Amino acid sequence: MKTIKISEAVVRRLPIYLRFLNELSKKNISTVSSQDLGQKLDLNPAQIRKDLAYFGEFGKKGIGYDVDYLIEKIRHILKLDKVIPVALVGAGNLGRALCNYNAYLKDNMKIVAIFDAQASKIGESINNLKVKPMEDLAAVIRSLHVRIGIITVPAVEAQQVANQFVEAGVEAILNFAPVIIKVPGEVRVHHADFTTELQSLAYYLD
Amino acid sequence: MKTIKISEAVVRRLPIYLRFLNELSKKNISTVSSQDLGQKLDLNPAQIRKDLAYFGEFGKKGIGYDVDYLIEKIRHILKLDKVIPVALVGAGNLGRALCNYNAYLKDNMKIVAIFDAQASKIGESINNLKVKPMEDLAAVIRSLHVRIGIITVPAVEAQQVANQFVEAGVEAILNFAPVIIKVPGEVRVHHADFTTELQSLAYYLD
DNA sequence: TAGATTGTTAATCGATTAACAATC
DNA sequence: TAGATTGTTAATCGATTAACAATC
Repeated sequence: MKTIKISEAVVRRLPIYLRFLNELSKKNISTVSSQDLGQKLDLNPAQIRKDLAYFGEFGKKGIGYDVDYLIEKIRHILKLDKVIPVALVGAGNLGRALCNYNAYLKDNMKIVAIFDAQASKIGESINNLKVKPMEDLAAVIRSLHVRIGIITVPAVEAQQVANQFVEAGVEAILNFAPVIIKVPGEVRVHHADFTTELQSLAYYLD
Repeated sequence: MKTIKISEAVVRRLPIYLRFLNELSKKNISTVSSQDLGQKLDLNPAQIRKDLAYFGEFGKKGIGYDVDYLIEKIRHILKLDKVIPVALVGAGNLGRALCNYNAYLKDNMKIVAIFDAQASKIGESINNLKVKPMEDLAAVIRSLHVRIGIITVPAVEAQQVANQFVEAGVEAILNFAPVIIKVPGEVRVHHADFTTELQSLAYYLD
């Protein structure tokens, strides 16, 4: 099996395809062309075809893509065909907001544990989950087989939380704190930082 | 004046430089080299030098960059040298969380108005701001000279809110709803979607 | 068959990195 | 002066787009 390295840009587009395909499926639309997709998602049709072709021949010439079949395929590629347990540290407003997305992520991912360092937060209930103390982190992550960690603590605490996640065996981290965190090469980190996002927008003002 | 088009990738890195430079400044570190920066931010030093060189000669050969001077320059490039008024629609958990970043964005940007369509939310106080009804959006945006709009409403309402923002004269939009919104070419939109971010992370699990 | 659309190759475009003269 | 580091050019690398044969 020859393994072609898939670029990050491609991987980032797959969930966007998936989301739109789910909408189509809900509307009982059974077929879609790369042209349709491109128009709705502001992407080049050739790019969409190429992205998908990295993983297989999912379309039919002259017809397009079968919506439900493509959903199934992309879910498999993204490893979303079985539930991935996720843990979150930082039970502030942002943490709470993300927990509410649990419904949105229904089949795919599930936030199964919430932690906070502040004593006053411990035991509080968020979306039927009790906030746990940091001391329990490693044990809980191991027993629930958590694979992805989300960080929504203040910047100064983020690296420390990341270390604990890594130590506990988490495979990937989504960091919302406005700081670059460092982890060993085998752990994947994505940064989702609201402040830098907003500041880069300012550049485009006249 | 020859205008070189600055790529989005460059613009996205500037706020990251800025944030780290601010940290250095707080620690009274007065000079930094592209090598230092690259190491801390996981970026290639040549790339950092090139990014900055698009805008001027900010460094000193053999020495590096003066931290405070570079902060000033980047703030100017990003148009963050005067306060940019921002409005937010959607007073849910996420909206509330973002409002708390007001402190973080201190000199740069300020959320000056919050709106919600739900009657029960109107009048509620978030960070000293009273939630206003959607009917007031256009008038408030104009009177407060709001330039950037943030969308934190459910996906189905996002496009409609975007339309209202555009109509009211907002120049840029940061959309947190999990849907691609369409706006006229002169309005800049960035998508900050937690769900796609998390799903693309799943790809990198073993 | 005629029309549509894929998968894929080739061409283009753009971004990153290496290398080094200039110079503090 | 010797060492360090910038600004910038050239080389490399990678991603996007165009084009089209294959085929439903």
